[in-house]
Amino acid sequence: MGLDKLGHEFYPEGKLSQPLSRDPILEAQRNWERHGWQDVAEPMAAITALMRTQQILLQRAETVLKPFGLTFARYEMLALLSFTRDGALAMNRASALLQVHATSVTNAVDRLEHAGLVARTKHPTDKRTTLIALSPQGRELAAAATTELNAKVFADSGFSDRDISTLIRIFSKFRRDAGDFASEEPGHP
Amino acid sequence: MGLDKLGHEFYPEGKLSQPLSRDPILEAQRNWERHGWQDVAEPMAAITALMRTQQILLQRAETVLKPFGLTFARYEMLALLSFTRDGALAMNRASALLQVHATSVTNAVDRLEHAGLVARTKHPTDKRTTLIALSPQGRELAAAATTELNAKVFADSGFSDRDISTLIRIFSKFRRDAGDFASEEPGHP
DNA sequence: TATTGTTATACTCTATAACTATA
DNA sequence: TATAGTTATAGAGTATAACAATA
Repeated sequence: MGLDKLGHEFYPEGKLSQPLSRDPILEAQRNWERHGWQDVAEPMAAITALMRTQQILLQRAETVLKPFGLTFARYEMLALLSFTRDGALAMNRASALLQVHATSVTNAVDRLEHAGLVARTKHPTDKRTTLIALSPQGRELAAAATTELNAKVFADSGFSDRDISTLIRIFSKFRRDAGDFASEEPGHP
Repeated sequence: MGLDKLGHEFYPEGKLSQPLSRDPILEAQRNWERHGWQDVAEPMAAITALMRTQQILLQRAETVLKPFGLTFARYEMLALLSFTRDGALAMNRASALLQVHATSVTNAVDRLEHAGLVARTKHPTDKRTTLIALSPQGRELAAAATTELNAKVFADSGFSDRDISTLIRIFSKFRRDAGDFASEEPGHP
C-alpha cells in the first residue's frame, strides 16, 4: 500500500504533510557518505532508523491505549504492578524497573491515583518509602489494555519471528554494555 | 563496568534511582509468558528493548549537542539543510523528509531562526510556501556538531558492524511496510 | 476547494534544584 | 550523611483546531 484513491501517497502513521517516494534515511546515509563521513554513515542510518521505528511503534501503542485513558508510560506502570505478587511496589523500585526518573514516577502515579487505578500506601517499616498499590479497577483496566495491545500491536508487530529474536539479542547486549543491568547473560560474566 | 567504588551498581545513562542486577525487560518477558501471553512475550520484549535503546541513544546525542545549544530535532534540521544544494528547503519538504509534524517544524525553525542559524525567506513563485535558509553561522555550527556527534556517538555506537547492517535491514523493511516510503528496495516493487 | 504555514492551546515526558522526612 | 519522595519550574515534542493567504 501507500497510495490513496487519487494516486497520492499517504502515511498510515505519522501524519506527515508531504509524501515520499524514496527512503529519506537511505538518502541521508548517501549524503553522509558523499560528504566524507563514510565510516559513520551506516551507524548514523541505523540509529536514525531505530528512532523512527520507535516513533511508529509508540504511536501505535498510544493509539490503542487512548480509549483506556492511558499513555504508554502509565500503561507500563499498571502492567508492572499487575505482575507483582501482591500488586504493590515501592516508588523507588518502580523507578528502577521502568527505568524512568523519580519525578516521572511521581507524575505517573499522581495521575493513576487520581483516576482511581492505584493508591499510595505507607511502607510498614521504612517510613520514607511509599508503596504503589493496584486497585481492583486498575487491575481490570490493565488486563483489558494488555489484551488490546497484544492483539493490535505485539501480535502483528511488523517484524518476523526471526527478526524479533535478532532484535532481542542485539538490544540486550547494547543495554548491558550501556550499564542498564549487570551480567546474567550466559557467557557474559 | 557497572559498579562504583563502594560496590554499588550505577547507571552511566538514565539517572535511575536504584540499581538492577538483572535485565528488567527479560523479567517482564518471563512474566508475560507465565501469564498466558507466550505468543506475544517476545515481540513485547523486542519492542520494549527498542524503546529503551532509543532512549539511551537519544540521551547520548542530546548530551553531545547541548554545548552547541541544539536538541537532536534541531540538529537534524540543520544537518538536512546543510546537505541541500543551496542550503534552503521548503517547510513542507522539511516536514516530509524529517518525518515530523508541520507544527514541529514551525517550532524548530522559530528557535533556530531566533538563534540566527536559519532564516525564513519567501518562495519565488509559490507565495504560500516559506523557505528555510541556512545562515553561515548555521552551516558552521552544523559542521561542528556533526563532527562531535560522529566522534562521540556514531563512531562507537555500541553495535557491531554486522549488527548495524542487520538493524538497517530490519528497520528498512519495517518502515517501508509501515508506509514511510514506497518501494525502492531491490526485490520489493 | 485544496494547500501552506502559523497561531493558540493542551498534554506528555524530561530534567534540575530545593525541600521534607526519615534512615 | 545518605536516601525516598515531593514540589516547583522549565523546556521539549506532539497533537488538534482554527485561521489567513494563496493556489
